[in-house]
Amino acid sequence: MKESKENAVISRATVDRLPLYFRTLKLSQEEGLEIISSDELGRKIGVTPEQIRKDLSAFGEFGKKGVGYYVQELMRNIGEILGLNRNWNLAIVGVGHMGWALANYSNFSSQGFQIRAIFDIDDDKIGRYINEVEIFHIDNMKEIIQKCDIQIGIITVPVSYAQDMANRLVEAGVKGIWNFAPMKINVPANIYVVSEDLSIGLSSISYYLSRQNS
Amino acid sequence: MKESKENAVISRATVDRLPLYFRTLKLSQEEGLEIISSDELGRKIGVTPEQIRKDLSAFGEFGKKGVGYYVQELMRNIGEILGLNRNWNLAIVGVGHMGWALANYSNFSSQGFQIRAIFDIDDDKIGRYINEVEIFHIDNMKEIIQKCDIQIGIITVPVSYAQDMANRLVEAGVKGIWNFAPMKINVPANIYVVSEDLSIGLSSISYYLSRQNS
DNA sequence: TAGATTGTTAATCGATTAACAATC
DNA sequence: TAGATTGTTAATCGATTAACAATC
Repeated sequence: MKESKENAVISRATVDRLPLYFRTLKLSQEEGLEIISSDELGRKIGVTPEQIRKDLSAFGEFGKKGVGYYVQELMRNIGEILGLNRNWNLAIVGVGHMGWALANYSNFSSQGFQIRAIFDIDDDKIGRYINEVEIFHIDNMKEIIQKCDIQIGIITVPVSYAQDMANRLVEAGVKGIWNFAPMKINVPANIYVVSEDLSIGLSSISYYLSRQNS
Repeated sequence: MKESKENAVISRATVDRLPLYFRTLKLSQEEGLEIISSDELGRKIGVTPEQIRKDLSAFGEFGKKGVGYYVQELMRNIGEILGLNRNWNLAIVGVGHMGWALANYSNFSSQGFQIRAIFDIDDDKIGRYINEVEIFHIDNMKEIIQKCDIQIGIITVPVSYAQDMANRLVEAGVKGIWNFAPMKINVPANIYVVSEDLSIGLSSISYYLSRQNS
C-alpha cells in the first residue's frame, strides 16, 4: 500500500466529484450495501467507472481488485479527504431570503458544518434567533467570529454590499467564503472562495430550451 | 457580416459564461458605459479577454476592431442568444426553505422568468399565496401547468420525493427542470435538467481549507 | 496615419476515455 | 482456477491560451 499522494495537484473537477461519491456511498450504506464496484457507483451517479477510479487513484488505493470497494471504508476515506470528519464553524452574513433558507437548512450539521452566528444590519433582526443561532450586527463581526472560531463565511447580501462584507469577513479572520451574491468578489490569495451563481443555471435552461423550439 | 452560426455545437463552458457577460454588461450599462473592450470586460469578470472573444465568436461578430463592443448592442445580442428576451413561465415544486426563498426571489422576473404556480402536498399550505402566486396541490400539477403554459419546473423537495416530482413535471409537459435536490434525476432525453448541488460548494471549501491547515 | 482591438487559426494544456496488466 | 474488477499508462478529446492578420 502506497502512501497517499497528498502533494499532487488535484483538479477542481475531481474535487467537485468527491462529494457526489460520498453522498451516494452514504445512501448505499443506508441501504445495507457493503461492497460496491466502480461500475455500480458510476451508474448511480451518472459518471463513468473509469472516471471514478481515476479520481480516487489521485488519493490512494481504496479498492480491492476483483472485488470492488468496501462502502464504509471508501466513505470514511473520502470523508477524510474532504475534511468532513472535522467540525467547521460557519457564519451567515445577510438575512434575506437565501440567508434565511440556509440558516434553516439542517442538513449541513450532519456533515460537520455548524452555523454559529448570523449577521445583519437591520435592527429589527438583531438579537433574534434562527434555529437557536443569534443574529448579530455586522459591526460586531470581528469579535464574534474570533470568539466562535468561525472559519467559513456565507455571503447572502445584495450585490452592492457583497464586496464590503467579504472584506469584513477576511479582516475578521475567516479562511473560506461561500458567496451567493451574483458577482466576483476579490479577496487575498490565501482565502478560498466558492461562488454559487444561481442565475447561470436558469439562463442555461433558457438557452437550451430556446434552441429546441426554434 | 456572416450569418450567426446557429448550427455549431457550443460547449457547456461557453454557455455558462454568457450569463456572466450579460450581467456584467448590464452593470456597465447602468454605470453609463457605452463601449467596452474584451480586456476591460474580462477584468471585471475574472476571465481572460481571449476567452471572451472566443466565446462570442461562436455566435457571430459583435465587436468593432480597434474599438471594442457597444455595451447595449452586445447585451441585446447575448440576451437573445440566451433566450432572455422571451418570457418563461416557471413552477416551484416544494415549499421548504429553498422553495420559499426562490418564490420570494424577485430578481428572476427582471430577466423574463415568471413564477406562475407553486406546488406542495401540505394541506395547510394549499390555497395560500407567496408573492401573489398560489400554492396548489401536486395532484393538480398537470392541469395547472398546461393552463399556465409552464415550461420550466423547479424541484425543491427532499431527495426521496425528487424523482417522483420530476416524473410528474415531465408528464405535465415541462421541457426544463431546475433541480435543487442533491441527487441525479432521470428524465427523457428531450428534457433539459440543471442541478444545483449546494453541498459540493461547501465540501470543496472544506477540502481546500483542510489542505491549508495541515 | 498609428495605435488599438477584434476575430480566428495554431499551439498548448488539461481532462476524459480506452486499454490492459495486476490481482483478488 | 476462471471471472471480475481495480489501478494506471497511453490515446483521445476538448477547452484554453497565444499569436497575429485584419481593420476600425
